[in-house]
Amino acid sequence: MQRELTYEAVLSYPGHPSAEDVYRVISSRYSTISKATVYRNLNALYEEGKIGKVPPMIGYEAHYDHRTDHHCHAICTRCGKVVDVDVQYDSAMFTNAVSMEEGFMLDSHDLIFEGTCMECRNKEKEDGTEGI
Amino acid sequence: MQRELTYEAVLSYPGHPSAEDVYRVISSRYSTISKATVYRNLNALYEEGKIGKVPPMIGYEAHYDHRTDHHCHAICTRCGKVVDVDVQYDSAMFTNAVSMEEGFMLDSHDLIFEGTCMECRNKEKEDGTEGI
DNA sequence: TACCTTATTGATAATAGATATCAATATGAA
DNA sequence: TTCATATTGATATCTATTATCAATAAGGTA
Repeated sequence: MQRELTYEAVLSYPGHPSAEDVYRVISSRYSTISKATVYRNLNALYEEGKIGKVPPMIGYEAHYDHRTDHHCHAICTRCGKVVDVDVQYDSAMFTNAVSMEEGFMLDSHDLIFEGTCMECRNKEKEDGTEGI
Repeated sequence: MQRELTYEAVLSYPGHPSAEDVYRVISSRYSTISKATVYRNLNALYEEGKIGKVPPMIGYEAHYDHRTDHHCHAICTRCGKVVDVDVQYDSAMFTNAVSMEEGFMLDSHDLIFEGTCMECRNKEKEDGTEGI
């Protein structure tokens, strides 16, 4: 049941919720849910292929995604917010051109962009730290 | 002084050492070094641009790199080992083609490959788990 | 050299995010 | 209803890392 709530929360979340985000949403109307359950169910849903997971970078929380197709993300290095990126390329380009350690079997790749989102840029301007 | 030891350890390490790896190397001949010092100095060296850092994925330790130029890495999803990847592409291709949230300022990108290294593939074969 | 200021260090506590444990409860088929 | 299985909440634990802070080292200046 809480699994279903978790799934719905991800689907309806505008953007890329972290486990904490999902927990907050659910517990606002189902206050007895445990954080462990949210983590557990997010993992399960991801393993089942029902939700996506943003390639998770150290120093930021893991973020989930209602999209399950392979696409790219940009992460704001200031606040950790994740946004979708639309970029067309032929992924065969990589898998063919890749050379690396003998015997390494390639499964997938992730293309991740880093930068600063508008909110954080505005915040920095206000703080007068932009010229440093 | 320990800073210098840290630097040398990264330079001479075959591959992409984690903080733990570096600590192990140094403490083998300088047993009083503190782990905090290693973490601190790895960060400092990275900030100074003297060593590189592999785009760090959650669930694995951070890995450092004697190379400081922008290049790609593959990570073994079984054991966390990092290997260099040689792949030619025009990065302008991305920065130009990228469209995302209004106002997001792009700084950099990372192209990360995931797969299984030969060691881990062999280990799985031995365990008889390869056919699952 | 003695003095002072700043930087670095080691030991340790603390943190965040996530996972493991486990008894209690729910579910669902027979 | 009964039994087996799955899910849950509460909590302890984990791992990698950072923060704290007193002690020490380094380095410039007089």
